[in-house]
Amino acid sequence: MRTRSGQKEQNIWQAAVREFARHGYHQAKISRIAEGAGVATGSVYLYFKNKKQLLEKILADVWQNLAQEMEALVTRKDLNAVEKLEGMVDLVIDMFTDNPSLAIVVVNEHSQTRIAQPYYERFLALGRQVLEEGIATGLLNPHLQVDVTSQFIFGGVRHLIHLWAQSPRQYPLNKIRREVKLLLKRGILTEVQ
Amino acid sequence: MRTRSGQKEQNIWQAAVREFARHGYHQAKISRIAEGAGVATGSVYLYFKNKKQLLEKILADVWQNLAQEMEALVTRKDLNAVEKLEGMVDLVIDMFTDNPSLAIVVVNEHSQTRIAQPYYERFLALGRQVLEEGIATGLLNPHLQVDVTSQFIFGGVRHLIHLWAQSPRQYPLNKIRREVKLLLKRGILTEVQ
Amino acid sequence: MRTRSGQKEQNIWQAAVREFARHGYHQAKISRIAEGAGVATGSVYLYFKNKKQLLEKILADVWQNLAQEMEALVTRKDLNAVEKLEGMVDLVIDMFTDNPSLAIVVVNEHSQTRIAQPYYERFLALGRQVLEEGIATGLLNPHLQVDVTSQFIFGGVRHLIHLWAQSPRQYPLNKIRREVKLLLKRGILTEVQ
Amino acid sequence: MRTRSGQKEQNIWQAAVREFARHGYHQAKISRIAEGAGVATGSVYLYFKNKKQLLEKILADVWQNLAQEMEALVTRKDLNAVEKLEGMVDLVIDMFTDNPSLAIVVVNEHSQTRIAQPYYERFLALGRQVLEEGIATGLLNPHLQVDVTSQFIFGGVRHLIHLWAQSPRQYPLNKIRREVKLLLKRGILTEVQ
DNA sequence: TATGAATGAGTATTCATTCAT
DNA sequence: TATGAATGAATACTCATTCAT
Repeated sequence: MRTRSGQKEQNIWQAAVREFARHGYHQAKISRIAEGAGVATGSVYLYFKNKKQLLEKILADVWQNLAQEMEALVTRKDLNAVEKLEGMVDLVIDMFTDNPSLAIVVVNEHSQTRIAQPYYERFLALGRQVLEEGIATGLLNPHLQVDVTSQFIFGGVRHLIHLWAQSPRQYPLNKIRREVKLLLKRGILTEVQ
Repeated sequence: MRTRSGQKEQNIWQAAVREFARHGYHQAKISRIAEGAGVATGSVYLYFKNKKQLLEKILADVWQNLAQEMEALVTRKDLNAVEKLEGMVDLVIDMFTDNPSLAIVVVNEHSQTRIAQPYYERFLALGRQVLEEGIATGLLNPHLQVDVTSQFIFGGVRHLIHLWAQSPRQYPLNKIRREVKLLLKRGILTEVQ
Repeated sequence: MRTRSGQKEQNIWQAAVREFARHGYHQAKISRIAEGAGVATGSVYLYFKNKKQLLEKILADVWQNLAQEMEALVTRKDLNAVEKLEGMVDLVIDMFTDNPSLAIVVVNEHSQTRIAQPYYERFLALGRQVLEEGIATGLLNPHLQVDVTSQFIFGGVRHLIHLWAQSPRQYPLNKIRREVKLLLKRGILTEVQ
Repeated sequence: MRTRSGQKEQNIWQAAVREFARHGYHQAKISRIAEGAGVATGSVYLYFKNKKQLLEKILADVWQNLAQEMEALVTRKDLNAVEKLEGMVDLVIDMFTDNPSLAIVVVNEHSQTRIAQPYYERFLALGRQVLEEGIATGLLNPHLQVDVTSQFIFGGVRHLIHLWAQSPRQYPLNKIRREVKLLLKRGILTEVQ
């Protein structure tokens, strides 16, 4: 008996990411995913219930991963809120650094992330939490609306990562990383008045 | 009396926006758009070449409109760069205020916008131009990377508008409007140093 | 605009009967039915919701037809119960005389006839009714269990028609017709004792 | 202790009968049969060439069994033709008495029985033989067409057994048994002329 | 023998687009 | 212009069968 292989599941996962990135969810073909993974079409269904669930698994994995690392970051005692926020930006950017296809999938198919997606919610909640912590400790502007602010930052970073995934030369990650941190902290105005 | 055909085209355009917003481009059905517009299925093809072009027309119209108003704003002599930036935020928000469906379509189907979309490019270029103007006049931080900065702001606003379109109560436009302007100018840090 | 044609629906109905008879419901292909009807595959779905409903329509039509003619027969005043029973046998046999394929479908796919099929139930009920009438008028053996008897006759006739449809030479309808009537009335024993 | 493999084959045979009865041949799944038999999917193929052959084996077993018992019955010297016919009815009914699933399979999948099925043919031939014997000995009506008559009886009994298998309460075997014998011998007319 | 993971052929159904009227 | 019936390409998913272990 051939034993069920975690490697095979990984191959399918990866091939699906590439296929979803290149063609989008609706134009993606299971047969092409299978081919990309080096398995037969039917084998995809041994590891994933159907096409939809395959996408959901990918998105869930990403958000779970991010939420987990965020959790660790947020609970650190040796960093203040601003440093944690910078760490969060780094986390998100690092997650996609060596998998541009994954970045494209996450951004483009984000609306498939059912709001119920608990890991995504957790991720957002941790962002708000750090903002609140910053306000409480006097580091951040107390007039900030934490929900709007966190979503604004999230949207901006998401968009930049998408641009990078499509044109890594034009939007290198380091430039993005630096610029986002600068904007976050100081805004766009001249520093000294 | 037969209605003028310009009216019929408008009806189809509007019905398509609603259909694309509700079901997304790939799940949208031409037959449902026709029904929503009160015309026969085949009639859609008298006004639009095909489904893809119908979406492209909608997106192009939006960007053309925005680019045009931006053009007028940017060339005003009575405003400085910061005031123009704030005006741009208002423009974008106002454009969608009374058509949440349109906001959803623009945000969700944005990746369908071939980069070639000239009006979209024009829109982005004007944003960069104002940033450069601000730097040149000493109002804005000279270390800003205008391309990254403008895209970051665009991404953030886009995301917030999407949230509003889905939960107008939770993310009211006025709150968004105020918060974005604040963040742009001052960042998140405590104002006094 | 091309107008929806009753003729086309008939062609599909007929082609489906042939296909179901030749290959059985589960092996029947919609594409072959369409080809047989001289229409495109998709057109089948303009007239019938799906494959299952196509079969159900055929069976319902047959039973409705039979039930209707049975109704007329049973209510005749000029025939006694035995003559009506003979008429029923004739009805069933005549229904299939010029459509052996239809006979095969009805017999083979009979289990698809959901018991709820009201026309089939009506058909059976009329059979029982005539038996009861015959008993009441003293023509038929009062010890008959009408439900078992009617089902027995129905099963026997059904089986013979199936044999005829597959080997018309070996089981000619006239022979079947004569023999069934004889058996019904007299049983198999020698007539005089 | 490993169970004897004959036992395993029997388990599969039985599980297949249940599966075919419940879902019909085409909807039956080998995997479900295997599960029902407590073996792995692949093991089914150690005992049976394929799905089709599994059904054929079941049907062949039934007919072989019946043919064999019929053979013994027909050659008895102590019974006349009518008694033998009654015995045949009993045989068929007894065969299914404690296995309604088997009855359903035999009835529903009967058309899968290629006419070539030798045991089935033998079964029919023995029926015809008894009828002829009855005619020769003056017990049965000499005008009977033995082939049509035997098939009529077979069809009627088959149908009644099917009804019993689905609704044992409504069509109890004893009632069926009694009624069929009565009808065979006397027909439906009032006994006295 | 026994397993159950792997294979891949096969098909109903949808719907954008066309076209006869 | 306007209609909506007709077209037919395109594809996710199932499951009988095989085969590596």
